[in-house]
Amino acid sequence: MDISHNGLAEHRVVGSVEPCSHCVARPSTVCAAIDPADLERLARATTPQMVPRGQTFISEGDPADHFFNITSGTVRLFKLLPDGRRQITGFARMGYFLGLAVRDAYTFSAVAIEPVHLCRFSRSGLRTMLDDFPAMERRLLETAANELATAQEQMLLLGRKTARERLASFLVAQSCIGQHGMRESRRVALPMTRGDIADYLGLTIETVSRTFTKLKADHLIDLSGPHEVTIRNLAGLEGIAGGLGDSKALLF
Amino acid sequence: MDISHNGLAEHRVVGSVEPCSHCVARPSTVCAAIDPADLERLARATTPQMVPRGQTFISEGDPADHFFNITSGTVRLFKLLPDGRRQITGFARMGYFLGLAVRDAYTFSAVAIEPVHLCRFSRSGLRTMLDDFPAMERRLLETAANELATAQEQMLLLGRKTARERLASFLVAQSCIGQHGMRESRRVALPMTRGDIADYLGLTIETVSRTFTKLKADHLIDLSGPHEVTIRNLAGLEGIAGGLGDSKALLF
DNA sequence: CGTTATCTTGACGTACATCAAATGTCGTGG
DNA sequence: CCACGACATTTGATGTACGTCAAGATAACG
Repeated sequence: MDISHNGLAEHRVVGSVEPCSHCVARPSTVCAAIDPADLERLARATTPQMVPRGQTFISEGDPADHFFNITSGTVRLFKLLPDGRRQITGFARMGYFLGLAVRDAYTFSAVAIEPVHLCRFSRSGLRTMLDDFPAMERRLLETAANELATAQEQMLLLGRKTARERLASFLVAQSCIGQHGMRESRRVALPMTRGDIADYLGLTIETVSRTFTKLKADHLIDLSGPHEVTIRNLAGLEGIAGGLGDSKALLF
Repeated sequence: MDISHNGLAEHRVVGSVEPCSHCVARPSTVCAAIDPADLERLARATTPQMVPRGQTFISEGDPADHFFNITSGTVRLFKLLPDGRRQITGFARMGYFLGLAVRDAYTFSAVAIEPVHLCRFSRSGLRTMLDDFPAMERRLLETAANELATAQEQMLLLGRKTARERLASFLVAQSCIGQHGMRESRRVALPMTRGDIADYLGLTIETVSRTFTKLKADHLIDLSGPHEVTIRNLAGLEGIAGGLGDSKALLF
């Protein structure tokens, strides 16, 4: 599916062709490597776009003609087996560069789980930018290195951690996303469903749900609703996530 | 542990400071991006080194001062949990560039499982090379993208495949390493132990062993010894690896 | 505000882990 | 070269964490 011809809405910044200069996501993206003086160049290389909730905008196996920079919303990245088994490889948020794990064809699919705004690069346009701005290529390499370290951490989780450790790891990671201070008792938004969490952690919906319930019973978290968790004991969760067993020493 | 001060043997090419020009591994490494005219530069940036079987030359958590290019032998890359649970994230062979998944400290450990020859870069030396030779940085980014796609494939394996599918996937991947023609009935060397395979696939030694036995009983492979497998039915293995269930249609 | 999907909880099943012991492999030194 | 010992592998018996099936409760959306 070629995103540029499938009827997705394109939104333009009114009265300007330089959306990049006002982009709130820029500091946290690969675009931060571009000098402010060159932002017009950057703006010409990208097309801002809106993806409605539920829409697939990358399909595994399609020719990888475009790369994307998420500027708002959340994206589910996943791979499928022929019988429908699904592994979610990550959730992409503001600042995430989509298209690193690419060969000639996309090796994963991407669906917006919230309304998403993103900037689209053509493959050739990005290549030109990278050739003209080595700092951008350098930044992209750093990003890739980070992704890779994260992926290996996830392999440890999927291969060797218990359900409880997996969910604790997930919650700790999510709590680091919106760092609004307060090491204890912080609110974490979970835009994804239990099914998404299950497919990310290599579990089933039921096991995820039961494990949430147990973490709550252990006073490690509170569950306001299915999509909001309050962390009551971050240190305890971190201990479990790291595989220490839940040494009750850290619990209060 | 700083590899440059721990007594590892360093082997030098006799009568020459340009080992790179004769390096058999070069075409398959990131070094292939360097123009033959600049090989002397490359040679000065690297230190060839020998690592004996069983030796740890990267320890998770140590400052990431060096990067490595494997020129021969096999390396086990892994992460540990505090209680000793181990996840092997990959096996590095000739041509593998070690140090992509790095932050300030190494995020994994590396041990030679066979005698290994490698070329060591200092962090600063590599950075200088990458700045001077953009083609090398470009190549490294491609390598990282490939690694990432492989890592995500492994997440699918660890999160969603059965023991049988995991082992089939592993064997198919290994059979692609030494591509000496013949799509059917090819010999695959497995320098790693059953324990290594288990920790790579998120299983136990016993399950790996039992699954090998069953694949043999199903005439998909032959087991000459613990470290050599002959693939009797590659298409069948590939079907299983891909999650088709073993549709007996492909078996003969 | 009703319809539908998502989430929770319970009862039960199973693929793989654990525990245990026999067998095989390989490096080492006599 | 062969025999020993240490370790790796295989195989069997049993256990369990998590999956599957099922039903009710809650939340989301038009």
